[in-house]
Amino acid sequence: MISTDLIKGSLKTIVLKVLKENGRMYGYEITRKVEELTQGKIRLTYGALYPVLHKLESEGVLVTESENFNNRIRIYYSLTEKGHSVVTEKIREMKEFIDSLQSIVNPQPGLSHA
Amino acid sequence: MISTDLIKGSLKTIVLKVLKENGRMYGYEITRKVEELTQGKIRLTYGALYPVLHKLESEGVLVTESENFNNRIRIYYSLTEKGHSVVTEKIREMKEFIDSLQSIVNPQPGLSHA
DNA sequence: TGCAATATATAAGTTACTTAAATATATGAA
DNA sequence: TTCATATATTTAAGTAACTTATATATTGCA
Repeated sequence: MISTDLIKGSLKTIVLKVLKENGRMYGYEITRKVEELTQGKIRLTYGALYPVLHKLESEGVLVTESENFNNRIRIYYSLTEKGHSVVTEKIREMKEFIDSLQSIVNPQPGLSHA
Repeated sequence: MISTDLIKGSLKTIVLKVLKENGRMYGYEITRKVEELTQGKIRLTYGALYPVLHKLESEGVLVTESENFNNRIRIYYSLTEKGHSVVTEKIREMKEFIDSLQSIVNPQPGLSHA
């Protein structure tokens, strides 16, 4: 498991990216998907996930649809048009972040023409 | 520039890794080095850096030596023995983190034998 | 009947930061 | 000479993104 400190700032981007790839998802499903993609290394807590989803909804980044499945409520989230452009920007930034971390943990001394 | 939220949890690891690579460094020099390595994308603020350095020192991860340079005080930090093993672990974790982020932003659908 | 998995919600607490302000010297430009 | 910029460190006060804990409810398996 990766320490939560490291993951902290990335939660929103992770959620949005997974939603972009998979279309309509409910909260529980999102945590599952993230665990699957990261081989269990990233586990979103519900105390973090749901408030983030609510906030993104109130910002107009996500919309919800409630459905009934097996007598359980499921709240499906999907990106709005605004959401799509937000994700695009967030992912661009995250790639830049990953590159930056790479250049710190794997510095390339011979790379002078960068 | 990368949003500070994203960088937040990585500060300690970044500082320690840069110190590991460069041996003895003073605070200001560390921020310079990180900017250089990341082409200006990651800028450590002093309000974050110095408290972290002090904390790492109090934890026995770093030791300091004060020197006078051009009538200015410079406080050099270097890793203790404990520090070296802390960095090793932190870097291992950060690589895992980077891999996890990669598998989210660049999912590889055909990679079933992972 | 009792536990694990499924599914969402939220209040209270923590902490790692940001922002801002303080201090001091050297250097180059106007 | 005076102003801005770069160098160099310190710390107080505030924020917000989380964690932890708790609550609720159904399904299915042993």
